[in-house]
Amino acid sequence: MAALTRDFFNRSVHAVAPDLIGATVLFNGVGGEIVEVEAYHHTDPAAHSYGGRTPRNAVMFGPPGHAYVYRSYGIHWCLNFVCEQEGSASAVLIRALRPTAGLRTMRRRRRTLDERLLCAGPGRVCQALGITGRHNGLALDSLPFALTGRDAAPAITVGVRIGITKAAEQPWRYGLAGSRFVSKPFR
DNA sequence: CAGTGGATGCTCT
DNA sequence: GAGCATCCACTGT
Repeated sequence: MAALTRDFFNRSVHAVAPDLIGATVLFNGVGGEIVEVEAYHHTDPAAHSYGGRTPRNAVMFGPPGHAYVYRSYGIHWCLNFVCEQEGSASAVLIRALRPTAGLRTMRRRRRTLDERLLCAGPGRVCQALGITGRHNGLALDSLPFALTGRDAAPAITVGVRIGITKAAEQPWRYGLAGSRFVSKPFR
């Protein structure tokens, strides 16, 4: 398993997103296998970068291979991986993991024993891994992040994205086929 | 299981 | 002041 470098992310966000399914993300040694993501291109009305650069989305306009972390609904944090060349302002939202490392830590942070619910949803992923706005802009190829690619391409399911109103019909949600760790079933 | 509503804070028009 | 890339608890089947 090879570490994911900046080159991996310096491609179309619609190519990177499905390629992340089956990869592993660790944060301070805690994390698991990516089983669900969503792609957000800057030409997409649902993307935070759609309306242009602002203080919040500035990291999306920076180089690929960095973490864009934002607060959602005033309560939760959500983790994205910046893709494409600098200025493209595209990113992949990490929506769900199959927990593989640091289960005890995740259960403590999430106050749940149910393994299936530890990382099933973008807010839950950040809570379980201990990611907050302080980590916005961190590079993904160095600690505390550790990303490794999958060995072989798994079967991937595609669907519409969750919780958005603009461009809601676009099939830019990707999941590991048959995984019970996704945030919602794929139709 | 499906549907509803509350919590909560920040960003941008 | 509106609108969120959410989660949880609670209701009713």
